[in-house]
Amino acid sequence: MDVAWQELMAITELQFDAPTEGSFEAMQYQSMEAMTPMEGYGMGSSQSVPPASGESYNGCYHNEVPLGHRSGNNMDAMYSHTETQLSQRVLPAPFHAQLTVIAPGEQNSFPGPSQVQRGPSAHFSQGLSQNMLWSMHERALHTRSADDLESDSGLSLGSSPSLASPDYPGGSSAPCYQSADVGPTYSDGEADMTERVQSAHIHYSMEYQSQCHTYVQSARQPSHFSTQPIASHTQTQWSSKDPDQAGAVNSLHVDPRVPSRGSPHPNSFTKPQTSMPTPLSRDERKAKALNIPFPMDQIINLPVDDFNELLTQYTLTDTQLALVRDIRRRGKNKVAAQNCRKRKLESIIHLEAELNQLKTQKEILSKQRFEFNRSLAFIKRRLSELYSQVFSRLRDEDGQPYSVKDYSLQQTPDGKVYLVPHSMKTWGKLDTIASDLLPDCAN
DNA sequence: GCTCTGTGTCATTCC
DNA sequence: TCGGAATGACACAGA
Repeated sequence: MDVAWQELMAITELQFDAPTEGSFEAMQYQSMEAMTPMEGYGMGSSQSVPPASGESYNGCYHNEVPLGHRSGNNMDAMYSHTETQLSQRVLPAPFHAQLTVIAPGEQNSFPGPSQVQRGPSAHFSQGLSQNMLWSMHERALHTRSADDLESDSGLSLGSSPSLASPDYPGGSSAPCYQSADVGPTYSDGEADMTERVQSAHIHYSMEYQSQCHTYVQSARQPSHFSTQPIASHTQTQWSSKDPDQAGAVNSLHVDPRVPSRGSPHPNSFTKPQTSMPTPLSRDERKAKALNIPFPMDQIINLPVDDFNELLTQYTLTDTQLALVRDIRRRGKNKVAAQNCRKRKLESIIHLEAELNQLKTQKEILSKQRFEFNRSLAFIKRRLSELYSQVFSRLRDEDGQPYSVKDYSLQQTPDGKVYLVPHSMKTWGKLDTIASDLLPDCAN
């Protein structure tokens, strides 16, 4: 009897500490949350503005520790509510509970239960609830307009309306290097093209890491349009890759091998290692055609003040000025587009990794929930058995046993235990708690 | 011939 | 107001 009573009263502590299943879970999840901090997985925290240049997302994304490492140790503790330990829990050594039988008329003397403390509901990040779909290569189905055809030649449509189109003096005349005129592409061999592509990728990566913003820097780095240091332009104003190309400048010859737009331009990125002729870019050809007296490198990479100063050193026509500014704008925008695409790819990679981590975390939490539910079911079953055992040994003054249907055992915060008749409606809350914990006995 | 990918360019917005 | 960065959208070439 004493042992059974001690077991029972040890469990009845749950009536005040964790009265309901929901609270029990909430409490456990609260613990979990403390043990496995989310470390700012939310979109807001991870979408910091990336650095303007150079470093990618190092400062934007937190150091991500695999969930298994973050919560693995704690998981053992969380799963430790096995039956063995639970049995130890329901059998505390010191026990000072005092049983008092209360008559139905004594309800006013019964102290009220302490406020049930409910932990905050577990709150988990929704993660990637919204699909982030980037239509990077969305195909347009509409018919190309006349403007499209014009823009296909590469000229600015709106940035410099009055001065643009130095290649279209008449406004609508077709450029001499539009796509239709592009002949059988490059004469370089396939091996050379492969080499260019590879070096282009290398340069692409380096480009993103360090953008050149100064003229000095631009002189050190290969530019998009010129493959030679700035100093070389003192002799050859243009970034011709070989004497043949330079000769083509004076004759205003347009190299038909160069695609007008969109195709990966070998000399847009790479510095040719061979003596094979490299086709000029469209802007280079245009600049040559208009006898722009300074190289592409300077046009694109000079700081604005130096660039404006450079313009003052020459007397340029409006057409030349418009072309130079368009070249500068296009050159900078090309680099910006490359960086933008790289950031977009990095963002996709990070989001995919984050999604995988959230899936892993969801699996872990599901397992924990299953374990908690199993532990709770065991506690309920054990309490029900002890409850019945205690009632079977209780006798009233007439020697008759108390009915579980009419009475319930309640413990107050001060440790006293009362045999409470169900008819006492003021204790309805306690009855509800008891019935929740003792579904078998309450019925 | 179609699809996908990479790239350049334009338009627009924001700083 | 200007310059430039950032980015969506589009066209194009090549695989």
